[in-house]
Amino acid sequence: MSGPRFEPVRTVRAYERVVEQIEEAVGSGALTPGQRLPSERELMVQFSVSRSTVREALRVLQARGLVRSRPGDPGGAEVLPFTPAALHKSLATLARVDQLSLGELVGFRMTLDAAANLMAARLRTEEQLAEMESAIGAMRAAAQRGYDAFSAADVAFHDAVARASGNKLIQICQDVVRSIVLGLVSDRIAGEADRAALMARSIRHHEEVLAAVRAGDGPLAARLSRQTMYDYYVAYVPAAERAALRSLLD
Amino acid sequence: MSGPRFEPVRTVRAYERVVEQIEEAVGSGALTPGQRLPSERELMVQFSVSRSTVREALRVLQARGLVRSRPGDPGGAEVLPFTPAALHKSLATLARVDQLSLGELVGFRMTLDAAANLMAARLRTEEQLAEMESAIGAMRAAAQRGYDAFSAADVAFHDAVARASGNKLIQICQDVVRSIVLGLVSDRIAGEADRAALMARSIRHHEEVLAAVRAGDGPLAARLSRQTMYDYYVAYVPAAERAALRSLLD
DNA sequence: CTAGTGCACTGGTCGGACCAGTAGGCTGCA
DNA sequence: TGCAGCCTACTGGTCCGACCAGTGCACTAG
Repeated sequence: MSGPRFEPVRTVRAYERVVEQIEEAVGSGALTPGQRLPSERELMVQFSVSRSTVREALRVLQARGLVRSRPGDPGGAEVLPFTPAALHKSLATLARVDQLSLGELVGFRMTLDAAANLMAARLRTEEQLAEMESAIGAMRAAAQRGYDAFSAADVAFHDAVARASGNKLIQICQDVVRSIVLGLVSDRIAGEADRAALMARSIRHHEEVLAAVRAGDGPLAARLSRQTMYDYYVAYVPAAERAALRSLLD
Repeated sequence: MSGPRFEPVRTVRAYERVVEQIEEAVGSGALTPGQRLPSERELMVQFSVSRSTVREALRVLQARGLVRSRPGDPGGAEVLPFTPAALHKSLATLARVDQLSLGELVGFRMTLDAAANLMAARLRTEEQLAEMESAIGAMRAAAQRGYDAFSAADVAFHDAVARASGNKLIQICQDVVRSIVLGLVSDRIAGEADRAALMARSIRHHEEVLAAVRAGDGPLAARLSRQTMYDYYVAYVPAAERAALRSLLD
């Protein structure tokens, strides 16, 4: 027979307990964004730990994007609204340390963007269509002014589609991965010889995507958006990885 | 005319400088997983800061999953291989604080899983097919033993597909979001009245997906996988959100 | 040669101290 | 009476020194 099953005692650091409690308070809504934590000196009394411990806990919470500290600010650390900053940091680390290839990143974007278009084609409002329209207008205007402005307008379009999809998770992941991809290829695109042709083609493709979204044809919008992104980035993806990307196309 | 453009001076904390330097060393490959950082007392000499500052920096790095500290360990903090733990934490926080709905999470999974199947159908090796096959076998065997074992086998199948897709980013995000979804619904599925029927149907669906992957029919595998996941979770998704999920189906 | 012990080192925590910066009340001048 | 300026009471950022509990390793006694 087996006696009582003892669990291994996990020694838990004091600062972790502090992190847990504050995280719980934020997660449960007891602390809402904008509210202030007590000062560090007050927290050390409430938690019965030293200030070093409180500060280590606050550093962890800050790294997770939950709070922000400012010196000389009466009222202590501020509880922040969620931002994908921590998510971005994690993914950026993943991309760098774990050697995520450009092909994988682009494949991911193709997938998410297609899904966003698929959903947006059914769920979009007239207002959101107007946003996409104006984003394309901005792309046209920016094509004369250089790559940076063009890229910003392009981002605005994709973000409008993502918002129209109604799926915040897609929107946020899309945003994070996009910024990483742009960081990897923007130099090379900016140095592209016939950048004008690239931008002109991209605008035409975006117009087709928008037309499909407007028509409510989700599958078409998804297919076009995948193709658009493929065409836009394929030149920068190593040949060995292109097969994987092509398998995402219809 | 414009004079020299001064940038606003960003006061940067001492511990942030320490974080940056160590992060850079890890990111650039100067420090590889398994290697050890100098001890805290050694670091405070090298960085010319106090031990408190070193420790706050290490806490941040630890929160990002880059290093791990263990008391009494000669050689200091250990550089860790990347794990999606930090990513998971960020997403879990997002789901909790930012009120990600189950519908959004499931929609995201449907999207990623479909993409994984699409790519896996073309890129899978015989070995990976065998893994999927054995995972389904485990699902069949586990159906008798209860929901937990069944769920584990189900996870193994989806993970095998994700690996076969060759896209680590899809695999990791899939893993993270899946664990969050399971955390939300496992209780309700475990209490399902005709759980046996649910599992039997799920096994049949998975077999169909595998057949499509084996046949190399990516679009079919993607469509079936979306439908499988939709059927599996739709009962737990609020009616108002189901329309968005249905827009992902063909 | 091995089992056991002790030391040197690790990170974890504590307490106190000082600094630079901010906010807001207070004071003095107009 | 009104306002500009100072002054104080905070804040977080950093440093220092100290102690504890745990670990690994070398040394020692059997």
